[in-house]
Amino acid sequence: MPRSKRDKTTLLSDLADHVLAHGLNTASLRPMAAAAGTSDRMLIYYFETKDGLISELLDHLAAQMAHRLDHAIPPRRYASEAQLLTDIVALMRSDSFAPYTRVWLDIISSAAQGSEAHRAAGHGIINLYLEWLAKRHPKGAEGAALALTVIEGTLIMDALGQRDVTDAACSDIRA
Amino acid sequence: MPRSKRDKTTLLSDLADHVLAHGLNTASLRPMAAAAGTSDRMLIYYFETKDGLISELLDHLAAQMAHRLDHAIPPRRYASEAQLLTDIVALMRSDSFAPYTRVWLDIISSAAQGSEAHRAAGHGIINLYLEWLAKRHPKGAEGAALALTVIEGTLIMDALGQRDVTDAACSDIRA
DNA sequence: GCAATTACGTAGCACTTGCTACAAAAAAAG
DNA sequence: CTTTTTTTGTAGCAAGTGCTACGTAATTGC
Repeated sequence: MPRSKRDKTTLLSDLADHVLAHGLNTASLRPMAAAAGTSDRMLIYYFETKDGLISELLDHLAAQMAHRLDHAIPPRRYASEAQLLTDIVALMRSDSFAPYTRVWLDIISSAAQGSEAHRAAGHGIINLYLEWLAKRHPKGAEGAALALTVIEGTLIMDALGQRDVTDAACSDIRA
Repeated sequence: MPRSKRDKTTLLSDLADHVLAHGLNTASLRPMAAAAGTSDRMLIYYFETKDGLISELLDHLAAQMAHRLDHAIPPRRYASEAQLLTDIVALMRSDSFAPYTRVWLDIISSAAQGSEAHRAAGHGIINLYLEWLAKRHPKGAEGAALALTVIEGTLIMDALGQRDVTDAACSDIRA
């Protein structure tokens, strides 16, 4: 019963669901295994080590998020930066996307603490995001860096329940 | 031997040092106690519960950070926003301040996962920061929200080793 | 100086952590 | 069918988690 290849993808998918619902940094083997309908024993068998699992899971999550991002806001060049930011902030606040933001913040905190795996995954996601933005931002790749920086800042404000600050900043951009 | 008041402050100071060096979210009682020259037993005795300790520690860290922020960049109104941002980013990247950024990102990730204590502490720090910025930003309180959003965004980029994105964004502000 | 309170050390409990030894099924290879 | 290889369950280990029971020392109030 070689659960190989195809099954490993669905396995990662189940693990991703669990992490999106319960957090990445606090995830431990036994609860993850239960969520995926298997045992901690088997997770180690598949991924060798927990770090290995996390590493593959980060890749899976990044791909999943990029995919959803593309479908939520299809590529079309916006006329106004303010409108683009408004749409993105609304998306980030939506129930379906908020879990990704939470694991995103987990990735960042682990990266800041020195985890190379998290830093690398974060780096990849940032680049994906920059490309994604370059296709939509009125100024293209040129405007993407600043726009992304503002977006990341708003994620922090929102996470702290400071939507008023986010909104004040976004309306300042309009001016 | 009532180690009251004054000693509790130095105790919190030792705990803060340990957390700044080794991370907030991964901190556990025994290592913290060792760093403060006491025992897990006594930490619970002083703070009742770990959550209580974290809560007081967050307040202590916030005050400590606000204090250092004030002394690192004394209040004076900047003529150019770009110059202010440049100075702040340089400060955040300095060895003496980077640890605060790391615990800051820990606070945010815990807040995003639903910890009320972390959310409240983060909220307080944001407000301190906004006041701090209002005294220095050329546009005063009006410019503080957007500036803070950009700064928080750069913290994320820097944490992921993406200083190039940060720098690109900051030079865009100049334009 | 005596009683009551406060401060602290020692030991441990119940539980979770990542991971492993061992063996039995199950599948593949011949 | 038999042998080898792959997959999986059961049990457990050593370390770490927050926290507590219990006793003793020190300090205070009177």
